[in-house]
Amino acid sequence: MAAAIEIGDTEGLAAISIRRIAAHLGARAMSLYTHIDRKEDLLDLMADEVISEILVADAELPADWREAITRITRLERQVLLRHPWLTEMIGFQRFSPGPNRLHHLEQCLKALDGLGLDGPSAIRVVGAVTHYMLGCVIREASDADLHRDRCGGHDEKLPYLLALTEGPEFPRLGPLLRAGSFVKPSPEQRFEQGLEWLLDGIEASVGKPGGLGGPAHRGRTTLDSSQTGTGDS
Amino acid sequence: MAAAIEIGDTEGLAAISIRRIAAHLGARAMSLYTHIDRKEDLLDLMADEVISEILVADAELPADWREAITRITRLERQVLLRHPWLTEMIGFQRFSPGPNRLHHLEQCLKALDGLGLDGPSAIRVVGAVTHYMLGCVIREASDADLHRDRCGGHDEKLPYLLALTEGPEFPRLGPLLRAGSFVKPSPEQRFEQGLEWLLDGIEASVGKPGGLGGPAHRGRTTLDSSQTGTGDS
DNA sequence: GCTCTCTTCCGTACGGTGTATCGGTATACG
DNA sequence: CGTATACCGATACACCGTACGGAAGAGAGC
Repeated sequence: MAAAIEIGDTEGLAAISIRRIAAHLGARAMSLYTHIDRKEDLLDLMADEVISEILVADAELPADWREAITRITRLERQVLLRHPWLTEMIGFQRFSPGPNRLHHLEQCLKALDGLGLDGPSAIRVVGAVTHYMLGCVIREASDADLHRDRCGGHDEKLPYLLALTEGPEFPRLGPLLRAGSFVKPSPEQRFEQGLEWLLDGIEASVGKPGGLGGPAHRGRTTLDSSQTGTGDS
Repeated sequence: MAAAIEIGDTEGLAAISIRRIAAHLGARAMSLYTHIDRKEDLLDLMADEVISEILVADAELPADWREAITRITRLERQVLLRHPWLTEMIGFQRFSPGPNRLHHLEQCLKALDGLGLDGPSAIRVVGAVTHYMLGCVIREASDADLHRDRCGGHDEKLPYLLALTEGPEFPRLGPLLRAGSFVKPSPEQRFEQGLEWLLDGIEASVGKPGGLGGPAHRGRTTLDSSQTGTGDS
C-alpha cells in the first residue's frame, strides 16, 4: 500500500499498476494477488489510508462551527492536492466508504454541532461544502496540468485561446483573456472566497423563517423536485 | 465522434476504445488514425461537441442574473448527468477548452451582467458556482453507481456500514444511518439547496461594504493566501 | 525423518488496450 | 499514362489486469 501510494503521488493514478507496484517491491506481479483479491480492493485501501490524513485531532477542533468546518474543509483540500490520484479516483470511479471516511464524516457532523441542526439538515450542509471543495480541487488539478503543459516546453494553448476569443462573439471573455488577469487569482483565494460565500448563505439560512433551523424546517428547504425534470435513477 | 459518444453514453468512459469505435463503424482500429492523431484528440472533440448542449438560446436567457445562472447551471448538471463519461473525463484527465466551452463561459459571464461586477470578480463567481455543480454531479454519479450496486444483486454495503457505525464512536452518524434517512433527499433537492446557499452568499456579498461590488473591490475579497499553508504548484 | 497441508511466490498465458510501422488500393490531377 | 495523395488494414509491440497451475518453504502429527 505504501509503495502504491508513493507511486500514485509521484506519477499519478494511471501509473499505479500491479506490475509497477511489484517492481517497486522487488517482487513479481502475481505475488501481490496473495494479499489482495482485486486491484480495486487495493485502491480502496489506499484511499481510506490517505483519508486518515484528513482527520483532525478532536482537541484541535474549534468550537465555532464556521471555523471548524472551514478548517476541516481546508485540510481536505490540501490532502487531495497532496494525493492527486485520490481526486482522480473520486471522479473516475466510485470509491467505497471505509472506516476513516466514516470517521471523517462523523467529525464534519460534530463540527456543525453548534448550529443545532437536525441530522438530515446537517448532512445536507456537509454535502454542499464537500461538493464545493471537490469541484475546486478537481479544477485545480486540471489547471495545474494545463499550467504545467504551458510552462514546460510548448506553450501553444494561450495563443490558441487568444485567437479563438478574438471575434465579437466574446465581448466579455476576450478582453479578460487579453488583459492577462484570467488565471491570476490564486487557487487558495478562489477556494476561500467561494467557501465564504457558501458558508454565508448557510449561516443566513439558519434561523431564518422558512430556512434551516430546528428539527422542523420547511418552506424553501424542501424544494419541488419536478422543477428539474430528470428523475434520479 | 457520434459513435464514440453513443458508446460512452451507454457503456461509460472505459468502454470508449479505438477498436470498439471502429467495430461500431464497421472498420478496423487503425483506420481511425487517418482522421485523428491521438485518442485524446477524439475525446477533446467529443467533449466540446457535448458541451454545445449546454448552450442556452440567448433569447431564453432570463434577465435576472440569479435566474439566468441558475438555469445555466441546472442545464449544465443535466447534460453532465446525461453524459457521465464527460464527468469522468473532467475528473480523470484534463480536458482542453474548445470553442463551445468558451461560448459557455461567455454566456455565464453574460448571465451575470446584471450584477455589475468587474471581469475578475465575475470569473470568480462563475468559478465558484461551477465548482459546486461539478462536485455535485461527481458525487451523484458515484452514488448512482453505489445505488446500482446495492439494488442489483448483492446488497452487502448497507449492513457493512451499519455494523461499522454501531459503536459509540459514531454518536451522530450511527443513528442517522439506522434511521434510514441518510440518502433520502433527492439529488435535485441537494443540488438546488446548495446552489441557493451559494447564490445567497454571493448576493449578500454584492454591494456590501468590503464585499464584491464595483470595479474596486477589496477587503474580504482579497484574502491573505498565507492562511492556507501550501503554496500551489 | 517422513509425509501432509497450507501459505506464499512466481512463470506462463489470455484477452484487452493505444498506437508505430508498413504495405495495399482507390481516387484525383498534370 | 504516371504519379501524388488519401484512406484502409494487417501485423507487431509494449503495456495492462488476472486466471491457472506449479514450486518452495513452514509447521504439525506420527
